[in-house]
Amino acid sequence: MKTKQASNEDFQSDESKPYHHGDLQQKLICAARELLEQNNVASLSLRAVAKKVGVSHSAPYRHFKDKESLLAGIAAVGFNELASKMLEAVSMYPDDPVAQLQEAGYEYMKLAMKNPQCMQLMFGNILPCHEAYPELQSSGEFAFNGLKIIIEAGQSKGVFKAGNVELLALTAWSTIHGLSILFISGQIEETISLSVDIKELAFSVSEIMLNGIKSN
Amino acid sequence: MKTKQASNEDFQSDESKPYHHGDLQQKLICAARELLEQNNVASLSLRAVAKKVGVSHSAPYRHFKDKESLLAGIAAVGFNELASKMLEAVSMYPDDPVAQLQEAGYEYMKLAMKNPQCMQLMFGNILPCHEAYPELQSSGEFAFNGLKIIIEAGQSKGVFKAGNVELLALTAWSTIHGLSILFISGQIEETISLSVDIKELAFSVSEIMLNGIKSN
DNA sequence: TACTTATGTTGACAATGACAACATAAATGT
DNA sequence: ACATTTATGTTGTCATTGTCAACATAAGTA
Repeated sequence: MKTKQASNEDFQSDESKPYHHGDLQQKLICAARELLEQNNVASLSLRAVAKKVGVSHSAPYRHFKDKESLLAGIAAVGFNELASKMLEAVSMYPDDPVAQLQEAGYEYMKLAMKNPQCMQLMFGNILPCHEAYPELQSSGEFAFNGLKIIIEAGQSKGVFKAGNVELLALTAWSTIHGLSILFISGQIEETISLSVDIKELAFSVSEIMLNGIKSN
Repeated sequence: MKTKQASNEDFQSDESKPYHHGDLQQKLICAARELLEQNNVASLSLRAVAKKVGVSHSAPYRHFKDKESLLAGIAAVGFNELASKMLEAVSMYPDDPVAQLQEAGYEYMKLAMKNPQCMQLMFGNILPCHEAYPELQSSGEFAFNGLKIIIEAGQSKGVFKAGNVELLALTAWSTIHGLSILFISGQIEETISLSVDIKELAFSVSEIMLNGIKSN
């Protein structure tokens, strides 16, 4: 029932399913991310991911030790995207730490809104300890570093309070992260009657937070 | 090994297992909360809960439509506890909104640390829409109301900025909630090298946040 | 060409959520 | 007191799922 031709170096035609898949690892992560966002992490099944990619239900086990390991892969992608956004924000407003922080916060929130389930996976205690997944650890640190760079630059320029960098960065992170989580978990729509658009919300909260961080 | 007496109206002895359980609904929630904190929400099984309580694997279905419904019950308890802490903080420092907010934040964080998995359940998009669970909705609003009361009191006394109450309350909530989540998800230990004790951390972050909220 | 390794498949198993059929207890009406 | 109804609990069953073992096939290597 399959095609007949098999070219020389293009060692697989479109229709034929080669026994060995191109790079299944990446395709699995990619497919899993899509399925994840269609529901939630609880209802993501390894078998559904395999089916979506078009391999047998056991194929993923050649690339991931278990389900959790695949989830860790997804989370790592999420952390890397977060880190990218931080760096983008810095380069978008060079020499303006306040604008950098506002932009970073807004992007953080947009990313959370775009991939809410992934966000919950990253911060939802689904992966027991990040130490078991070194890539997770490093990508997480990478993201937080972007934030610290902004804070340090602001302190150097005298626009941010002097003092413990980690503490200021953590406060900023907490505020934006909390806002994002409250939003994607439906709290803001459901328990707060606050009908502003996202961008305005992000900037309003950021501004209050910034007032606590700015030097005066 | 147990006591032997069986009084008249105390219509069941210790050893005998009566067909009808005392109040299974509450016992199930209680047992589920314990099991939940021993691992995470993903690995909480309805059958394990039933076994812990000592009933058959199907008994829970007489009290909860499905597993999700039991989870909603647990989450509601969590929201109510949160609301209680808010009110306690208010009554602990009457006429001092700043101290109220600090105390509330600290208690919020302590509660999160004590029941991290429950917290993730409450805010982790495991329950699709809170609208399906009215008690969840109301208990969530109840908790947020406690916060708003503090903010409003502070505004009346002139210690907090005038303006949109919801926005200030949301900012405070976001900050403390974010800090709590970052902490219980292991980010602070793993990606930040910040070795302060919890109380100090909570108060430090709260103080920065308060600087953005206070009138000057 | 033969051997080894990487990758994918099929078949099995236990655990789980969910439901149906049945059992028993409590409540209610007469 | 008795019969009927309702609430509550049990046993048995099924489909789904994560995981593993045994096997199949492709690719790399000596």
